[in-house]
Parts: sequence; C-alpha cells; structure tokens
Amino acid sequence: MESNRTSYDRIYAVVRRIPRGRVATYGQVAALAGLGGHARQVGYALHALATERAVPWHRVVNARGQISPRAEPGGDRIQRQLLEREGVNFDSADRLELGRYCWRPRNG
DNA sequence: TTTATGGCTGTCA
DNA sequence: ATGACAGCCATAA
Repeated sequence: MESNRTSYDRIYAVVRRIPRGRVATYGQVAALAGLGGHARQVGYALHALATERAVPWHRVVNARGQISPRAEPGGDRIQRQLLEREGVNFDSADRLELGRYCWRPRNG
C-alpha cells in the first residue's frame, strides 16, 4: 500500500495511471487518491511537481474540461500541445469533450 | 505555532 | 450557454 507515502505521492500515483489520450479532472484524481473532494490539493501537488516528467500532469484538467491558467507562463499552452499530441482535440473555446476523453478508471 | 497562497468546485444570476 | 463569488483545506515558509 502506498498509505505510507504522502498525499502528493498518492496523487502522482493516480495521475500516472491515466492512460494516454485520456484526461481526468482534479476532483477525479483527488477522489481516486483518497483525498475525495480536495481537488485543490491535487493542483498544488502538480504545481509542486513542476520537475517530475514521469507524471503526465498534462492529462489533468479542471472540471470544465478546460486547461486552467497556471502560474507558469505558457504552461497551459504546453499542456494543450501535449494533449493534442496524444490525440485530444480542443475546440474554439480551448476545451475538450470530457464525456469523450474523460478517463474511466475501473474498480482499482 | 501562525500566515499566506493556490493548475478547484459548485451555486447563483 | 457564460460570468462572478465564496468556501474548503493541505503544504510551505
């Protein structure tokens, strides 16, 4: 069990489980990480990450299916590029269809 | 110990 | 459909 690890590590573990071409919302990741409801914490964890490349942080978007304006300049732009590179299409509103790309994790 | 911040979310108009 | 406001809480200094 990863219970010993910190919440951040749990979040990273969940994000790492997100398959390519799929996206998950912060709330979803939080719930899967056992933080249920603390979606924000996920954002902080990913922000604290900022160096790990082993975590597909770019596959995490907000509940609106949109990329949140991040602190780092151009960061959101990079995220979009990475997603498009994985086959995720964005519309004119810079959004993606959650019902289409939303990651559907199985029981576990 | 306290203070400040933040890659969110849900509700209301 | 979009725009605006407040709330919640862990991490870092």
